[in-house]
Amino acid sequence: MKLEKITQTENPSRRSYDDACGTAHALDLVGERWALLVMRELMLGPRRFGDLRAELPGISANVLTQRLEGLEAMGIVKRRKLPPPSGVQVYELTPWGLESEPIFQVLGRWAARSPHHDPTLAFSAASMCLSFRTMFDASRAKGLALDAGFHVRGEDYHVSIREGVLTAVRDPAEPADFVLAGEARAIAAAVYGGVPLAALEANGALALKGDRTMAERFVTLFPLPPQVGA
Amino acid sequence: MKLEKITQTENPSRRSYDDACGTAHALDLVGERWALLVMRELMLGPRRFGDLRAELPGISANVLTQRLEGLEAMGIVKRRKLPPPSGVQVYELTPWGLESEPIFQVLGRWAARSPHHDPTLAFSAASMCLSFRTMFDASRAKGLALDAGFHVRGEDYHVSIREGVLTAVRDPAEPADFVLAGEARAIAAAVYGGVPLAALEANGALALKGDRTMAERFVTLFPLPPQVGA
DNA sequence: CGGCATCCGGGAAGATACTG
DNA sequence: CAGTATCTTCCCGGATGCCG
Repeated sequence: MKLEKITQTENPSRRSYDDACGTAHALDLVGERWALLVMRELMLGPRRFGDLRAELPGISANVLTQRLEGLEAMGIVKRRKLPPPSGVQVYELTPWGLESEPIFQVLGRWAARSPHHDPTLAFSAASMCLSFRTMFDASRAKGLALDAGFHVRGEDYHVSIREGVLTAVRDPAEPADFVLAGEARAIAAAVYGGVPLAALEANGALALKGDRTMAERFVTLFPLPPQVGA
Repeated sequence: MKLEKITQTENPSRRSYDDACGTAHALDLVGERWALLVMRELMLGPRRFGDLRAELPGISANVLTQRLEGLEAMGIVKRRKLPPPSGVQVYELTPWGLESEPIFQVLGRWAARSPHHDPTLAFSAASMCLSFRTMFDASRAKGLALDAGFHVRGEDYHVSIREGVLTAVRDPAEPADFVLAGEARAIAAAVYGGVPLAALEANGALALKGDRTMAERFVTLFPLPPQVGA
């Protein structure tokens, strides 16, 4: 029973750029701190509040609440209650919210050339899958059919390559040619950092099961653009 | 005399997401308020401090100073002093900064479908030109060769269409088939709002010189995507 | 424990006045 | 014209606590 609820949703004082430009309006929608990263974590499917908190290092609970409320008010995110008995509440992107994926692609591609990029920082599994979608070079996968499994922090991800098309999804522990288990940043070290899989296995960062040849082929499919001034 | 100057520029405490994800790093680079809009105004070429201030309704001088400093530190913007006698200082994008154009394209395209978009707000001439680049539908311009001039707030813009390719630049008052003079939002009303040119001329919002048939063809070349829920 | 409200400190943004 | 100085306001981040 909310009395005196300050409905900030209907309060027009939200800082707006008041600009008809599409970019400006996009920033009104998703320009607040953390907003795009929350959406990133939802790109692979519904997530719970606690999942989001765990995957977004540094966000505080109240800010996450505010972002989810704001994104829901904008029609980008929808909250849904799973049917009993689980009954848990999850947040998911609306169809229009899902259409934001190109934003992540171009931001990622552009920022990858930054001279200030530090690839050794934390890396969520969703980021990893989206980066695969972004950086995949179909010309390197001619005639390749491959199913990769990743086990990161208790969850399974599946990446499949068929006829030059890559798809990445969460959860369905489908059969895979190989499975890599470990932190996303270790997988990234192999794919983007050129660190040999054997080295990452040797120091315990990764565990590989299955077809090693396929795994070593996989990590060559995602070339990074050259950094500026390099 | 400033004693105790807090040199925030060399202070690494700048809020960062500390995330290896490309999107997160992009937000570290250009996620601060106004940053992308400053870049937008620079996409068509160098601008002076005062130009930027005038074209960004609502930005305050100190924030603009901070953004320009930050973008320069990141290698996105460069300040340059024009040779005497003008000797004025201008800001321009670096080559890498120019490569950010796809960001504006996808943000604009995605936000154009927003149910909250209000196209009657202010609209800078740079936004207009970028929106032409973004929304241009080459399939509607088959076999069309066209040169359009726009006169907005004392400056000239030139849009040319050749063999399905649109280019938009500032300043070079090149020969054009027609010239539209008025506020950018009035031009947008014709191109995106479907308002007849004659109506905008009648109420004084626009003045048309030159080939009217070409102008009326031009405004049909930029279809908007359907809004969500419509 | 998940979701959310509240309080507080620090810092970024907004507005205005001021200077070379 | 091109910023700087200063003050206020608001947002963000962290901690705590309530409630189902």
